[in-house]
Amino acid sequence: MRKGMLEYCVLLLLKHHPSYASDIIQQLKDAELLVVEGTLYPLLTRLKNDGLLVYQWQESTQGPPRKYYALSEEGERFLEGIDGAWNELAKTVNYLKNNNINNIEAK
Amino acid sequence: MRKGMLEYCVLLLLKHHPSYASDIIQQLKDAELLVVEGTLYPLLTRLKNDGLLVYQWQESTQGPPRKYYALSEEGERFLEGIDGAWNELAKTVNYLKNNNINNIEAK
DNA sequence: ACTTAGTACTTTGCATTGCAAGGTACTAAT
DNA sequence: ATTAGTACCTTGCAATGCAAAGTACTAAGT
Repeated sequence: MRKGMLEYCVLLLLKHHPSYASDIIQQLKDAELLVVEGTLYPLLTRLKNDGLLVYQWQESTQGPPRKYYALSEEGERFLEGIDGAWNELAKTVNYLKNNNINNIEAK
Repeated sequence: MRKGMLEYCVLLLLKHHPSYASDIIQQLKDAELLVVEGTLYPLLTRLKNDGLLVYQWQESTQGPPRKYYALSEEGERFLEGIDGAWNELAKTVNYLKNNNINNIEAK
């Protein structure tokens, strides 16, 4: 079910808060959405190749340098589009649920 | 984005309203969710093989007979589980959105 | 100096899902 | 008999999620 939602969630996260991969995983975990490295890294690379994200290497006080990702302008526009799609989807699900309720009442 | 959501939507549709494939496609279209045959038929077959759906042939006044699908008991229990997952997901998205708003305010 | 542990990034191969395209079969109307 | 309409099904490809294994840098202990 979460398929395809990760992209949306990651873009939401990055919108006002540039982060690196391990940090993103932790934040999504806090939001009760489990993601693993093998899923996230290819996703970030794809979004970058599509021009939706940009990144910047940044040194860390402990450990190797980190790749901080942020939304590009195109990424922000794209996110607005997904926001619309998400609202449509939520509306559709509610419509189907209510439809069922109506069917019960109609019996 | 709709990936994985179709299963949920189809189960919702069938919960109180047994339907055949072409009818399901039309209903989802009315709910503004486009699905095509090549997607739906394999999905229905899979759900049936998983024991979530049952079907029944029914003659049509015009055209070939139709396969009316309905939820099995296991399917109903399964749907309740997805309902929970959907609520979690919606909650997560809202959480991420609000998080961003808070970040703006914090600036 | 060498090893170990911790952090972070990356790649490979597989399973699942969505879809375009093409195919089969039954009925009704011309 | 042919055509149009409806309905079901299959095949092959692309995209996505994930487990697992691999690379590389830093810091701490020996």
